[in-house]
Amino acid sequence: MQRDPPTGKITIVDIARAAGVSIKTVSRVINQEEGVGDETRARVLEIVTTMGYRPNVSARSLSSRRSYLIGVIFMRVGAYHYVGEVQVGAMRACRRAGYHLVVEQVLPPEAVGGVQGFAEGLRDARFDGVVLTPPTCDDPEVLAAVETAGLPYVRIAPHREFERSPYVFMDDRKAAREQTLRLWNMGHRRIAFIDGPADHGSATRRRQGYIEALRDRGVEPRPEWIAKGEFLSLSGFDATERLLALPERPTAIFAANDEMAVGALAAAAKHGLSVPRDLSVVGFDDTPTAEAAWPRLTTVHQPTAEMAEAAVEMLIDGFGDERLRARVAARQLDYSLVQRDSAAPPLA
Amino acid sequence: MQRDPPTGKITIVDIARAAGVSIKTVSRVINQEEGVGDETRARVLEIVTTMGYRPNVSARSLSSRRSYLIGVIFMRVGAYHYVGEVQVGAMRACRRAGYHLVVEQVLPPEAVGGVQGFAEGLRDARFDGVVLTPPTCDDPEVLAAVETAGLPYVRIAPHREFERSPYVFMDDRKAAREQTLRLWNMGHRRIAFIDGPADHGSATRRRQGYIEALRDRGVEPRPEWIAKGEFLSLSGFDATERLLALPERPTAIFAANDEMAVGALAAAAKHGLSVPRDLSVVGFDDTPTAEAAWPRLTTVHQPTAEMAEAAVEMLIDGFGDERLRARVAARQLDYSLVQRDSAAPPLA
DNA sequence: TTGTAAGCGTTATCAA
DNA sequence: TTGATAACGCTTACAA
Repeated sequence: MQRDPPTGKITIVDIARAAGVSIKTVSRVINQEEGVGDETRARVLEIVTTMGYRPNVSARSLSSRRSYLIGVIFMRVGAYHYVGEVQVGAMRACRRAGYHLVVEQVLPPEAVGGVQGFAEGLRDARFDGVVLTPPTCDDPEVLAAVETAGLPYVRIAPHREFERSPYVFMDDRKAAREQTLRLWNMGHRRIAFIDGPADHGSATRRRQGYIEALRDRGVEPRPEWIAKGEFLSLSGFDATERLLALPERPTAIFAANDEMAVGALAAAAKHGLSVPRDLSVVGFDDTPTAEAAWPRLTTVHQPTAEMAEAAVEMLIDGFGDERLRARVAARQLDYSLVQRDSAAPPLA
Repeated sequence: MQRDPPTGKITIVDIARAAGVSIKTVSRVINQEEGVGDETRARVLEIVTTMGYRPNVSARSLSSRRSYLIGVIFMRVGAYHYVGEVQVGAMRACRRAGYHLVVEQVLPPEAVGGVQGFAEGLRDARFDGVVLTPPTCDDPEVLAAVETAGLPYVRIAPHREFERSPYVFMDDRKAAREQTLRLWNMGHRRIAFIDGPADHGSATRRRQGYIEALRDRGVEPRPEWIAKGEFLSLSGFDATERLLALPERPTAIFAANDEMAVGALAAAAKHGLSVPRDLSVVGFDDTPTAEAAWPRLTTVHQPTAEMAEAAVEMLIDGFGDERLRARVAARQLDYSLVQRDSAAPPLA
């Protein structure tokens, strides 16, 4: 059943006239406010549908001070699979609530007018609220800009100042611990770890989980088992070369992210080691890389989209209620272990 | 030099009062309209800066019917590196012109209310225009929805109906031709091609370029040298296994995208072939995958961000000028060959 | 339960 | 070159 093609010029006045009520009543119905007779409501709703009326967002924004726009702030939009996942989740939540998602980028510090330009954009964009992704969620200048603009915000996976705003997170440490124990339970005893950048909170937490797991099993992880990495595949390659050169070669390598795990895979191939037969390699994040790698990577799934979805939900829920805004809330989401083909019991 | 912290409540009226002019004059200055005395203009501008005035976008939209919002439409936001690149470029152009970028997703056909939900979102969002990315740029329903909404739009890399709207593109065929010739000039004579999905226009064009190059050199490409692929790494792996099983094994493989090239790399490793010594592998697109692969992939750089940037520019330029909107324009961008480590002259 | 009137902060119209 | 004043389409007091 097709409705009439919308002319695009129907306003609240037209609806009011057609329904024989005041525009305020129509407004009440549109906004699902209380205090409208059932019969009136039904009649108005019917006419709204028939005439294909859609409220004018600009007019609504002007008088209500709401833009129905939510911003997601990234540092490097081009670099990460992460960005796509965040947007998918955020858009789901936005769509449900009638909001739209605006992508905003804080240019990295090396760019001219980075935070400055961002702050200006923030001011005209009239967001109802913003979601901050790592690493912007821990950038003092960005936080200051957002707070100065008086915008409600929710952070995704922040590393610091947890009391400063609502946020969503997952337990990286516990996940890394389980990932390590999985290798242990397969029979691995020489398990190496490829670390991420020092300033990266999640890398730190993952390392802690790795160490914790080994200690739990009564093993003090040797310093040479923890190889420095930079979250890039090449650094995973190099780290693996160093690990494979150790007198007591590890039988399993746990890379702090999938990309480095792929580098480890390449290094193994170079040394003629078949994965997982001669060496087990596991990653973290469950990016498409993990599925695309050969062999497919055993890893930990980080619920990125769901975290973003939750962040937007928290934001929108907070709009109505001033008290919510004051109270710092945190929402934790669950990871899950993903079993693929790159890990197996050691040979010997 | 710090300016006063903006109170966030300064309106055009405040500026007019402070400058001793009417609000219309201020409006003229803000919008860079003609017909304002130099002196007046300077005074107003000065006060605008001093007081840190920013026009209210909602009010402006309401009266001018412009939202300063541009939508980018994707089908699968999560899946492609492509999405990030498009956004980077689109944001650059938006920022320059004072626009903001809204991400919109057409849910794939299998999802309930896919195009329907999209069309509704389109109506309230009040975009000034939208950019359509593949494959939405060739989806009849999406095109119909956008046109029904009366929105100006520019398509990126469409496959069909080139007269239907302005678009930006690059010459996939010529690029593939050059990529093939590069292998040829290294000395390769048995060059195989891993094809993409049949309905994917760029895959088709790349295959054509491959065929063309060989014919140029007087070689009729054998059917068994063209292996079916799906643009996914696994399909690249499988295709390569089939190619390596041929009686006359190819010395070089040209995959229609980087992801399949990575699959080819894996298959080579499985068969104990060292790349590029025993086998050359080249890709297409220059995604991060290409840089992350081992060895790093020789490929073709597709200027995705620049294409999106151009698309947004075309859109914005068209706003002012009705004639521009009527005229179908196309803008071509250049690819470039990227030389990395996965291709070398054949051994024999 | 419903309605009237006054904004919201711009741009557009038309006159000076 | 400038300026009153009326839209723009809605929400929010405040009444009834």
